[in-house]
Amino acid sequence: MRIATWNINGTKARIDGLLRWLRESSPDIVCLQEIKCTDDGFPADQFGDLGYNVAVHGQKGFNGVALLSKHPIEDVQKGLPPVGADEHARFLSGLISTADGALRVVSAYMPNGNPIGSDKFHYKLAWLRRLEDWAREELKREEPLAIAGDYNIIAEPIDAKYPDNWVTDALYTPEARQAFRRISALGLTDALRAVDDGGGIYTFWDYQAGAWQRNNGIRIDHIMLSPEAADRLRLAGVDRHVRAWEKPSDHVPVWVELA
DNA sequence: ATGGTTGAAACTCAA
Repeated sequence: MRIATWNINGTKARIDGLLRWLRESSPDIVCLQEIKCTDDGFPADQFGDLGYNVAVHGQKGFNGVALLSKHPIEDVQKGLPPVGADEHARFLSGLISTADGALRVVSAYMPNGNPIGSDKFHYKLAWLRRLEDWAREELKREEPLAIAGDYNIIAEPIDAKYPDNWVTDALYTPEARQAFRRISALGLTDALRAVDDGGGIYTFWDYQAGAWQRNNGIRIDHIMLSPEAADRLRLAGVDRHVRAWEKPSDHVPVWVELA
C-alpha cells in the first residue's frame, strides 16, 4: 500500500499536475498541504472520478490540508488539539480502513516560522509542541500511524544542498531541529531516512534564483511512522520528476510503501 | 547585501 504526501501550493493552480500525478502513481492514500482553498472550493468530484474518497480541512487563501483515500476515511479530526488554539487549517487526521486493518493518517502543514524570533516563530514552536503532545497520546494506542506532511524543518545538514545558507532561516534553527528530534524520540520513524540515509535527497526547491536548475534543495516533507507502521515499511521515495513539469509546486511528493 | 518567484486575493501577505 502506497501513502504519499505533497505540498501542492494551491489547488487551483496545480489541478492539472495533481491529476496527472495521481493517474501515473495511483497512491492508495494522499496527504495534501497548502490547498489554499475552502472546503467548498476543493474539487472533490475530480478526485472522486479517480476513485478517491476525500476529507478536507480548508481555509480561504492560505494553508489548508486534505486527505485522499481509495479506502474509506472514518473518524476525521480537523485541527490539532486544542482546536481553539489556532485559526490556521494545518492538521487533518482520518482513520483509513484497509483489508489489512485500520491505519491512522495525518496530513499536517507545520508553520514556516520566519522570521526567527517573531510571533510566527513562537507560533511554529508552540504548534510543534502541540503536535508532540498529540503524537505522544496517539502512540499509546500502539496502532499503525503515519504523520505525513510539510514539517518545515531541515532536520540535519545532509538534508540541504547548502546548509550554511539556512542558518538564518527558521527551518534550520536549533529550536526547530530539536522539536523534530523530540517528536522522533517518541518512537516515530522518518521513513525516507530509514530507507536511504545517504543525504542529498530533497523535496523542496525554491522558485527563486534557479534553485531547481542548481539542485539547491532541502528535505522538509516527511512521513513519520509509528513502530506498528514502520514494521511494515518496504520502500520510500521522492517523485522529484514532477518539479520539472509545467507550473510546478515548489514541493514534490514523498511516498512510502507499506506491506 | 540584495534580489531573485509564486499563489491567492486584493492593490499585500505568506512562503
